[in-house]
Amino acid sequence: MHVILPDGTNLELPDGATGHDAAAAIGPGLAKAALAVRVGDEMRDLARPLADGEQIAIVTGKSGDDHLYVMRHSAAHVMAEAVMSLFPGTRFGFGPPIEDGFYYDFELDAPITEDDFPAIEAEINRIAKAKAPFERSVMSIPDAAAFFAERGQPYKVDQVEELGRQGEADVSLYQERDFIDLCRGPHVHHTGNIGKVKLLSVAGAYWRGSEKNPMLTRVYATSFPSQTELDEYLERIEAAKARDHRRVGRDLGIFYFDEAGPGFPFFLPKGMVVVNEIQSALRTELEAMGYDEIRTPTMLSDELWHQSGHYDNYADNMYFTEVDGQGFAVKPMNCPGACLVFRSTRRSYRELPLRLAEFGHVHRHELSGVLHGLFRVRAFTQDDAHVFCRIDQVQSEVRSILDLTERFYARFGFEDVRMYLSTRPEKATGTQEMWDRAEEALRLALGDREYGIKEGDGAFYGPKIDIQVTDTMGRSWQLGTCQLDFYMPERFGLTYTSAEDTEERPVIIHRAITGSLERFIGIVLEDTGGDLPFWLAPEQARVIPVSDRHAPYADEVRAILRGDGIRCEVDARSESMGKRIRDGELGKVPFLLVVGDREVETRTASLRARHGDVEGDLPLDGLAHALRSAAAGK
RNA sequence: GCCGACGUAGCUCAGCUGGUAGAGCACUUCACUCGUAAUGAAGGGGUCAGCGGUUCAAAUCCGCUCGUCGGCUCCA
Repeated sequence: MHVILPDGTNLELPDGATGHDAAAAIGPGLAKAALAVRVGDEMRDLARPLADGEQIAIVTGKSGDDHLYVMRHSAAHVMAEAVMSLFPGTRFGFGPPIEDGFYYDFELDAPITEDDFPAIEAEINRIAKAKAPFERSVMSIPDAAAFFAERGQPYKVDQVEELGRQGEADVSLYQERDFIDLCRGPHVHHTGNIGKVKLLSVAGAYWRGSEKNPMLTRVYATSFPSQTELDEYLERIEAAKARDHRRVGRDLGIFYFDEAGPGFPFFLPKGMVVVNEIQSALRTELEAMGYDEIRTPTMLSDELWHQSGHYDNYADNMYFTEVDGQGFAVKPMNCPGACLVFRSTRRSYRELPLRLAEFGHVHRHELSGVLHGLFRVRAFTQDDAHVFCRIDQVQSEVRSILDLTERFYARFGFEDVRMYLSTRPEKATGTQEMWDRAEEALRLALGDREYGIKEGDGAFYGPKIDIQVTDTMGRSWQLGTCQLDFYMPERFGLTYTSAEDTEERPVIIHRAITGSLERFIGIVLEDTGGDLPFWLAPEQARVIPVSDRHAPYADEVRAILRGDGIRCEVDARSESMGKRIRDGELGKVPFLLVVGDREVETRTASLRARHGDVEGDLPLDGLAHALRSAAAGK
């Protein structure tokens, strides 16, 4: 047989050869340094046999991310050993490496807290110093189950049995010193090679992620090959905290939360500027694309929600009230309202596609534990639209929606856009033929774009396209969505009159570009760290008079800029200039305009751009235009 | 909702093993009138999240509730 090496060459090996054999075949130095073998995307132990034609890469201490993965996996074992020796009787769950670190789930008799971290870290370091080898062994499923049962490890037994159900005959175990754990590997050679370990936090996590199972204590930690890399990582975490949108939003006066309304954001005057600018940018696009804007009521009778199916499927997330003996529900979605608008008059095929947009403020009762700044709230504004059309119109409608979406994201500098097509799930409404046509239409609408496919991930009422962006910090966010719906038109009995004078059923395209304005603003705040682009900045320019006697001139500059549509303030406080410059910088104002004797004399203003140096004097004539050009050049 | 931690002035935080509150920033006032990231001084501001308990005495110890944070889960 042969395997394929990273450089594309083939390596001939005897049948049944393992990762060890492959490394040895390449060279004795590599065989010694080898920790694991990566087969495709899967990390494997060197002892496992390879199969013919597999693409492999030998992982050593110099393999970057692959090495980190193996090293952190081993660190997780050492952390578990440390916990075992400090807290005897602990039951162990899973302990995998994750992005940027690793965790291990424990069930303890007494809760573990961050106060215990120093002791655990000390124990880890002690074990690391011992440089104890990781030794692999193999047991049959029944033997392993009995082995862990005897050692009082019910979760390990559960996992062994699960592996048995998945058809495994044997399981592998790894032992370092007295600690032995069920594990598929791979691991570093000995406990001295786990890098510099730092425990980060504790959290609860259900066994196997199901709330029906017991809650285990999850300890998050990370490790890096060197102290320097660990320190750099910890600094990065600190830097990320500084751009947390909850902090930025408060510091800049964008929004806040009050105990009176947990999960319900208050937008402050400056935040409202941002909201309105985003909405007006969207409205400009919608107008050009032939949308009509509507507004539907926040509360509607509960009969409507029975008809829409929300009562049966979504009631846990809804707010209800009763007035005059009539039950009402606060809308968690805008679709039913839009359907009523469609149904409010007879519709002709000539009106299709009928595009109804709505900035719909919806309420959803999310669990208290999931609230998170603007990212996860209980009331938010969807930039929603419902396009009522014939199925043969879907392709062109969706295409223009996707174009619009990309165009709109570009305004915020989100250039890395990814799309995913979700296809028919097992439980689905509508005929197979309808689904086939709809999925085909979406594929054609996606056109030449690269896109991923999520097989069976569509809603029960239709296939969809999800749109993700990646921000400057490399995090990806799901924003837009474009979903077909065969179900609502059915539930609401929507029809239009065709050219042949028959009553036909339209399909609905639900679409959102930002998803939620609130969440979108949170993302933009984190992406920019508060340095909002000029067009979005609540305060676009601030005039700073050098001394009191320049204040009237500063007022004049402000009046001129405001007259030209620039949001401008004056800071004439009796503070030092340095102080007011500093406040302007901390306030993230894009342009500071200093005016003193010289500027009054020459009818100019001295420009200082955000986080920059003095850029020179600008004449008052055409100042607004000059600022806009300067902003566009950045 | 569940697990864990936390809740002291608008913000960031001190307040040791119980003896009825403090700093910096912010705010107000006064002085200074300043040339590109912090001028100085004075002052106002807290029922220590809320309720209940233990105690001669509670910010401090205990219980409950609410909220926040980190996760689980779910999602936009």
